[in-house]
Amino acid sequence: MREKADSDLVRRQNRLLLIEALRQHGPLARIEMGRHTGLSPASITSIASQLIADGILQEADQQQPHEGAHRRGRPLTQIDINPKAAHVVAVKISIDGMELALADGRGAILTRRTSRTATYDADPQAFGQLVASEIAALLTKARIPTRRVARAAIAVQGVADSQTGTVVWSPAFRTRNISVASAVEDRLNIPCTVANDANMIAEGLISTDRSRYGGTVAVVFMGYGVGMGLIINGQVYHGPTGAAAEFGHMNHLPRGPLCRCGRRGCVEAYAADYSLLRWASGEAETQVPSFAAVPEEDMLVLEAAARRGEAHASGAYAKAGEALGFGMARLIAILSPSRIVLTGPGTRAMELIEPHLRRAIEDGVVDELRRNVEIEVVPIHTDMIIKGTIDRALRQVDREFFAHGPLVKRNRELENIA
Amino acid sequence: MREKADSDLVRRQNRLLLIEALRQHGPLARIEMGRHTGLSPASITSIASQLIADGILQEADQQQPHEGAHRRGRPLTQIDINPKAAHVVAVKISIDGMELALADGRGAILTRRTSRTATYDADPQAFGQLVASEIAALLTKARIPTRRVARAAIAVQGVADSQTGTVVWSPAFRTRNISVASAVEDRLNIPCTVANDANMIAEGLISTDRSRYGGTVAVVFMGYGVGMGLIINGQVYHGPTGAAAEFGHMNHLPRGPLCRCGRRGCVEAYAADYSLLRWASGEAETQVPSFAAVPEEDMLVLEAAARRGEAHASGAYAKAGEALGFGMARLIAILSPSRIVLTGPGTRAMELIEPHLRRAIEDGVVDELRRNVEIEVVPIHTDMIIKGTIDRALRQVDREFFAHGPLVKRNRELENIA
DNA sequence: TGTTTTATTTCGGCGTCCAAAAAAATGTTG
DNA sequence: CAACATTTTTTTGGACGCCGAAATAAAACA
Repeated sequence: MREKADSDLVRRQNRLLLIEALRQHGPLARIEMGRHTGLSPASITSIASQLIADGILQEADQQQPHEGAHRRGRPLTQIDINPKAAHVVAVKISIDGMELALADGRGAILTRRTSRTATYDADPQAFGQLVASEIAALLTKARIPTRRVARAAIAVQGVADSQTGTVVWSPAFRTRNISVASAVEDRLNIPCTVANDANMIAEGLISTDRSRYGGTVAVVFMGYGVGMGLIINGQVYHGPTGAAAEFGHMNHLPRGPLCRCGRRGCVEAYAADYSLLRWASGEAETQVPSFAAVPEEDMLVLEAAARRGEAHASGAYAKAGEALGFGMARLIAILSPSRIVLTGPGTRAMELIEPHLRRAIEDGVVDELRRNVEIEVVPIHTDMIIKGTIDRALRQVDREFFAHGPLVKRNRELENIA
Repeated sequence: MREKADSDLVRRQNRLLLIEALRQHGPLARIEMGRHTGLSPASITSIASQLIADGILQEADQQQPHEGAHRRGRPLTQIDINPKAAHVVAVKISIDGMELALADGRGAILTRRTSRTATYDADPQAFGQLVASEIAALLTKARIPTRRVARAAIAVQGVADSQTGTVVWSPAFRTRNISVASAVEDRLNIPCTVANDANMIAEGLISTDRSRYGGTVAVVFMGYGVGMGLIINGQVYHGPTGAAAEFGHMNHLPRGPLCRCGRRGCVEAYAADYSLLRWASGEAETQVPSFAAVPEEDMLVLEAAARRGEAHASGAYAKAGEALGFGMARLIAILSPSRIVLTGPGTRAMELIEPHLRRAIEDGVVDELRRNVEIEVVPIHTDMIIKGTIDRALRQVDREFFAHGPLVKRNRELENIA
């Protein structure tokens, strides 16, 4: 059931509205916030001054080379998020190590750290501790005390259970059910979540352009594996257990090629890097795929071969395109998203894949539904996952922390007394 | 972006909370409403008295053979929804006619009407008028004036666009894009929506048991066709255009059997009544399916044959089970629902289908995801779609009408003056 | 009849929003 | 350059809706 409404809800909602307007449009004058939120100028003044008193917002440095040059009337005083209001840590776990970033309250990255460890054979008991140590080292390097970090978020390939903070299954690990978040929470006392990496790309896209990616959008990642982040009604969908959208492990054909997950016929077993190489090499479909990271050069060689028209190479891309296309057709039949975004290193070879992909979609879905979906390729840049993870962490901080304001303080005081 | 919060939102939200508590639990005393909603007794008194003044609620007939017999203290005064607060009309369109029902504010059906018209060849221009006339006839029969009807809702097989109120594509019609809702709205001045029939079953299930069906649930309908209603986070999902969840027309195998939609390999082309008959009769996969309604007796004969172990018949159910199973496996990979409900006349033969369906799911989806989903068969009863359509209409009335209260009146007055 | 118990209502206070008026800060103009 | 115009921001006072506490209501119990 919905939440009851009282003045507490009103305050939280409207504070959040203000903060989100700033996240979306950057520094804003009070009157502009009013336009974005629908609140009256009087209310904006009052809410903003409270947020400033709480240290969450601050008046922006006076600099308004606003296109309109000098207009008449009292000049705008812009307000922005106080970068020191909170810090967040983002961690991206790959098969060959992890990448960390510390960001300020505005999402600007302050410090980075990379660590090379063979995650695949890591001790599942100790792995959470390892992540915690890495975060601690990052903070030491940045000279930011732990208590200034409001949240940590971890992105990982595969199935992550956001409720328990564990990695249920990931190609980056030999073992299943690796608990990660609780070690960070216990040792560093920083709230921590674990999520799927493709979902984090989706979070990033939402921040980039809400009007474009705010409806119902599927973000398909092609590369070392095949993943998907699902945006439903403007929100990234994490299923009931926090583990959904395993597009890569959706079956394409029964009894098809063997996938890293152990099943046969998954989309990933057609379209991931290792699958393309397997097709091209002429190996059997049932050849057990390697779990080692595929070097980028190998893929570049394969792409070049396909572009030269070598049959075994271009055939691999044709198979990948068909599997992806039918997978997307099935997705469209179920959810009818308004947009499907293709991203990841695999899109480098998009022109090899696309014709087969389009044909498969045409064969696989009723015209009426197909017409309503726009398919778009967004070339990946290295930081997309880290950026998205930061965005997600900040949105959580906005909601759980910044929106609450005074009442939280009061309640805490009461709790401390008791 | 979210809605700004003000006293208007608070009132709407809390009024709705009260009404929903009553819809879910039947007549309640004020104090019980407080427990359900989290509102204080003082607020309940105030909100309830306004709702009573508005004619939306009423004190219930004193009758409390409550198990607790006679307890001490002031007795509870139960409150219930005023059945006369509003009426709704539900219309179910089938291939061979339509079924109508008039319900009161509590959802009790007052009057029914059935009309036999061959919808398939109906004039697309005139069809909306026909529906409007049927509704008018229903109201005449019930002696309820049009203005007492707050909403009409129409359920139809296939793709319905709830935004434009048209039937985009349905096996019940030869023609595409048949506008239905606007004729009702224009002629009778009753707000009207069109929706997919399986979605309406999902609506009905939500009303029946929110704790069971309130999360992320897929409701698969098997019968004349194969449909699906999708509940995501407790709400029936209608995609961006209001036309989603065409599970029946999700592809199972590329270049598979011909479907009524014109594509090949749809799940429906394996598992709908006509598909089962086609398999069993040994006709070619590419045999164009008939659009005539399949008589129930034909299906009973087929089921009996399969139960006797006749190979061509049981083989048909095996094929259906495999297609449904892989379809569900793909759905699970995308959404990881906590429950899948199978319903519709097709479930009569469930024991013939189930083993193949289960095996397909095992082959088609990673263990981790499969373990989190419960598959359940709910035998259909004739009124499920009509009931669900009424529930949906009433929920819309609650939200758009009952929740608003005094302010709406005031605004209307202002508009009338202007 | 008085006491106990439980449900409901009344009353006063509080928090938040808003409209209107006032104040602030700048540009424009004669 | 002083008065006016224009735009943003703040202040003020009123409204609305929630809540806690106290009062009232309606029964059972003793």
